[in-house]
Amino acid sequence: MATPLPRDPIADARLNWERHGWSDVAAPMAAITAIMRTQQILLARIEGVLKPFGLTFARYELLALLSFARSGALPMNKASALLQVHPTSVTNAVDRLQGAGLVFRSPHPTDGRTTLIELTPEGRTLAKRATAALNAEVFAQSGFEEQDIDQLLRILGAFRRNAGDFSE
Amino acid sequence: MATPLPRDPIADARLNWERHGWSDVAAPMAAITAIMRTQQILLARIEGVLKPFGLTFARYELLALLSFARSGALPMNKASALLQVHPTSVTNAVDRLQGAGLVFRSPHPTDGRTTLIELTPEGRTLAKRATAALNAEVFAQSGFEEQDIDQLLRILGAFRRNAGDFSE
DNA sequence: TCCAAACCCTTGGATGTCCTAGTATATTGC
DNA sequence: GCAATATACTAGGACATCCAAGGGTTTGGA
Repeated sequence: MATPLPRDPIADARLNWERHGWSDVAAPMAAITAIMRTQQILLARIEGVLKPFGLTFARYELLALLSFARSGALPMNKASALLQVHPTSVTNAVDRLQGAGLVFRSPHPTDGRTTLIELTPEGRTLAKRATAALNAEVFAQSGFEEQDIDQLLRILGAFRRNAGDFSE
Repeated sequence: MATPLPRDPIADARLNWERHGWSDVAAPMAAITAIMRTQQILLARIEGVLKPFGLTFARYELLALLSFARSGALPMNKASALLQVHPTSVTNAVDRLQGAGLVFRSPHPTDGRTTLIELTPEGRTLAKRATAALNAEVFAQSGFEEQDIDQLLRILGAFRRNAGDFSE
């Protein structure tokens, strides 16, 4: 970030692939590498906006998910499935959010194995404020053209469905 | 990955955004979230292929970068800039690669501050084999249509240039 | 010439992700 | 009804990333 590089390292990698006789996979290699790098840039922006709220992206995602839950509570395994992360990652996030007084655990009324996560009033308020900040400072200035966003949604949506994310 | 979800959680998030009156940023929010999730899926595939070689993606990237360096050696700060990661991440990767006998450190001939990283013969061989595996098992079956790959390269390339990755 | 500022790498700490294993509770099949 | 299997959460460990700080080396201006 400090100083822009004189040349695009991903374009260079693609040239290297072609020089070595891997032209058939050079383009997908470059595209996949570009997705990796783009994710890194976006994550850094998001974390920068959330930092003043004492949140990381992982914690924000859980908070936001809870704020949209009809009942206001969600089983941990449900959160794990919806966020597409390992159950231990949810445990980790809940531990920290609970320590910050933003959520609390409660036993499931009928299934003794299951733990519900619920927002505290502070958690609900913070989720609202953090979302407003992300909307204004990241999503409203994404750096993508409007028609490119449609392309991304189409391409990545097909990819994710194909990868087994959802069956719909 | 276990079981596909009945509904696309990102499409649901988009609906939630629209319901709450944030329609103007719902699409970019969904696109950015999709990039995050796609990166996660791709990284998991890549790590899966590299695991038999005892490599992670971070270590592979460094190994591949070195294998394309003309002189076969690269200063650590250069590697950090090209890979777009923090210098401490390079230190970490070099420590582990060196422990595995794949690279070694050598002092810079004229600048006492700088450390050069060089491939060992084993490192060079492993880089070749790992690249062949990634080409065959990931890049050749990326899951993207050919014209979509062009779209991705165009859209993400513009985004990265705009984000200050490179000036070219 | 010489000292302050800039640069390079490493150490230590915080966070997040995954995996493996262990404990507790539910469900299933005989 | 009870044992075997499946499911839910958590503890511990391996990795990777970043930040802050520290020690050594170079550079540049007074």
